[in-house]
Amino acid sequence: MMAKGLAYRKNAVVNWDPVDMTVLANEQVIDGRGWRSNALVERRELTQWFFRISDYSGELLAALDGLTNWPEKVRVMQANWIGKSRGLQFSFTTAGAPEGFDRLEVYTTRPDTLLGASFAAISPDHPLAKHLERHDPALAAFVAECRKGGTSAEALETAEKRGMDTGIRVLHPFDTTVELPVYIANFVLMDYGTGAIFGCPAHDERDFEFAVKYGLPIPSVFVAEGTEEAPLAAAYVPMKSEPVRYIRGFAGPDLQTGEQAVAAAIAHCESVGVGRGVTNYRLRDWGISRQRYWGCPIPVVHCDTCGVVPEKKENLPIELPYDVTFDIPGNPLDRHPTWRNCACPKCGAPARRETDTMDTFMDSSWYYARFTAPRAKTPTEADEAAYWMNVDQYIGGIEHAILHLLYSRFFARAMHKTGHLPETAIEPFNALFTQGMVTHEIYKTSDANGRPVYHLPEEVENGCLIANGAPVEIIPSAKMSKSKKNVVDPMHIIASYGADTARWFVMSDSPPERDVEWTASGAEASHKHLARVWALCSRIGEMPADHVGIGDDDLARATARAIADITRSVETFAFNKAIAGLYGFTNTLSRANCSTSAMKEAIRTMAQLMSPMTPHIAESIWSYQGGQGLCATAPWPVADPALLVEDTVTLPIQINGKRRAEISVPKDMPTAEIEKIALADEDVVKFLAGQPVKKIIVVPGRIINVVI
RNA sequence: GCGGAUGUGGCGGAAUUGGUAGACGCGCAGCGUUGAGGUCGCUGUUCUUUAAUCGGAGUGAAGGUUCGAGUCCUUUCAUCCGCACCA
Repeated sequence: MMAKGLAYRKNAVVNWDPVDMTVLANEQVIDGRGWRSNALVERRELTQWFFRISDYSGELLAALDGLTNWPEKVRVMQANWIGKSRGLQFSFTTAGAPEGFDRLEVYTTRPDTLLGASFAAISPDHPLAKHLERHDPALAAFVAECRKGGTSAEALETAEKRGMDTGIRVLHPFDTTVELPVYIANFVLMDYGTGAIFGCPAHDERDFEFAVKYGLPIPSVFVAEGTEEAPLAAAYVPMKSEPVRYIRGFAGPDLQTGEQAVAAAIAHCESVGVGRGVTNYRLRDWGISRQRYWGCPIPVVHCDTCGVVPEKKENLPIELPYDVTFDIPGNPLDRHPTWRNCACPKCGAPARRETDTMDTFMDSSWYYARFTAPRAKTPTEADEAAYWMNVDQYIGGIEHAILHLLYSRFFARAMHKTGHLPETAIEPFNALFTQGMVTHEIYKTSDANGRPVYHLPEEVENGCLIANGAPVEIIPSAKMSKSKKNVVDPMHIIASYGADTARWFVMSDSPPERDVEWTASGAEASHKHLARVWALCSRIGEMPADHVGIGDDDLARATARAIADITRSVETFAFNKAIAGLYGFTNTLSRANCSTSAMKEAIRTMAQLMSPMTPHIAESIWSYQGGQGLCATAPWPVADPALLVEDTVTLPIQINGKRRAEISVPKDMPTAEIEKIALADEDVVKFLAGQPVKKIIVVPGRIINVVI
């Protein structure tokens, strides 16, 4: 990746997790907190390894359209995260700026509002700000204050717009006699665009708030169609698709939409040599350095003469040392006595290994590709990768919508570029399904100081602690979390009910994309059902071989129906419906008194239909009832189409849309005849009470509606 | 604020995509078995009225389209999720 320019080192302000003592990528910071530790993230400047995911911003965004079997929600989230915008980048000529800062580069998505500019502002992290703070203590104090600002959602929401005039001026690109003050402002992000903006208070809420606070002019650029210019009480920010009347426009007609005006403004500016149209993305490069032990070592070597050199391929992978201790915070690799020592792959001189390790998302970004050739000496094998890729159906939680799934899409492209995957595999997951979580109630009491104390589900019975009978507060179901103790240990479930019960219950109640609440009663019900199935199996097993019952044909029909319904449900991921169908089929079979061979046949089919949910009991039934080989490898049952056809159908009869009667007729009876029978029906005659029939609608196989 | 989704019995949820609303399960009630309880079996269970039927109402709310609406359209309310100083 280094050779292909996909990996590089840079000095960057990074998100520092003070609990995990490591850096995080932007995506891994949620509401200002580490995605894993939940600690407030700080900003630090460090030299770090990055992957050039941002080179792929446009492609990763455009390719989302092709992922038609991905949930819309995930595609929208990724599109928002990539955050494409089209705008103008240009530079102001400065006046009174230090040497080397005679131009100030800014980016705007609203170049049509250039004549509404009343100030310019730079980020506290902008190079100019950093230069100035070295010479101006007051300004340095202000910048430090800005950097300290909390990064939590609340802090950002309530943060006041603050700025400090640098004394520097910029000249308006269209009229150099107009000078605008340059502020350092806390709300300008270094990460986005150029880290510098021009402020147009009339048409931007942030700029408006700022201009009011610092007494800056607020000239309107456009007004609503059919109105005149008037002092503004708030920024006027209509939809870009809405036509407005430009009073300080400079490109395009007076009456045009924001979109049209932006396009015209970019074209005009380019033609007069003021900047150029630029497409910007919010997506930042992926910072992959971690200062911890648990991650793959970054396979590079630092040599005093050769610099940063990639390790030789034959030495890969670099393995972590086993003799490490975790008694002191920080990176154990840093203080390991010998692991760091190595030879420079280029000149052979003594050198040092990189002690940063890789983000663990690295591993999940390509494991699917490695699975195509798990024992290969190289990362993948071309033939195997071409044969197995892509993943037909990928299943994961919605929490991976951005992190894992975006990294994987990038990594597959990187692996293609480095020759490890074919071009057809750059979108690794053909179809995506996001399943819900298993949730549980939370049981809470308070300690003597009023602090909350949480209790495990097995410590609670009937709303009270088993230990001392104290009542607990029950908080509605939430995602299982160790801190809230609303977790059910899978080993407990398996110990008390078995794995089949756990699987059956988790899939039985809710559609798989939705959360399912784990309840003891629900698990018990599943357990009882499987016990019932086993009892039924035993009963059938003990039937005399020559037993001749009744209704073999009906059972064959019911079996065919079950095969058809349950197969369709499983194929559409409607496992809760599949299980409902299995309940129904079990009831049918329990009540049946057919011949032994028919009963055996039916329960073997039932074992097969159950096997995706409850593989263990399915195999037991299968072998007990004389199934050949493994149930899991037997061909999936196919419903005989002839048995799915009903000879007679029951048709409800509605009168003016209300169901009043029903009739049974042969399946293929002509409509005219059905009408005759319907109108002759005793209940229908009673309801009609002699009134004339205006219209009669017969939907074959469905319903009859009589209109009076 | 922007974007997306979801509202159906006491509860989780079905409804073949415009055609019998409430499948299946939980819970609850009754009966039986056991008999201390639980287990197990059977029956019932949207609400309302009724001895029971018959009937009436009913899919967050209000309108509309249609022979017919949980499903389509308009308005509205509520809840959940994502994003949010992105220039």
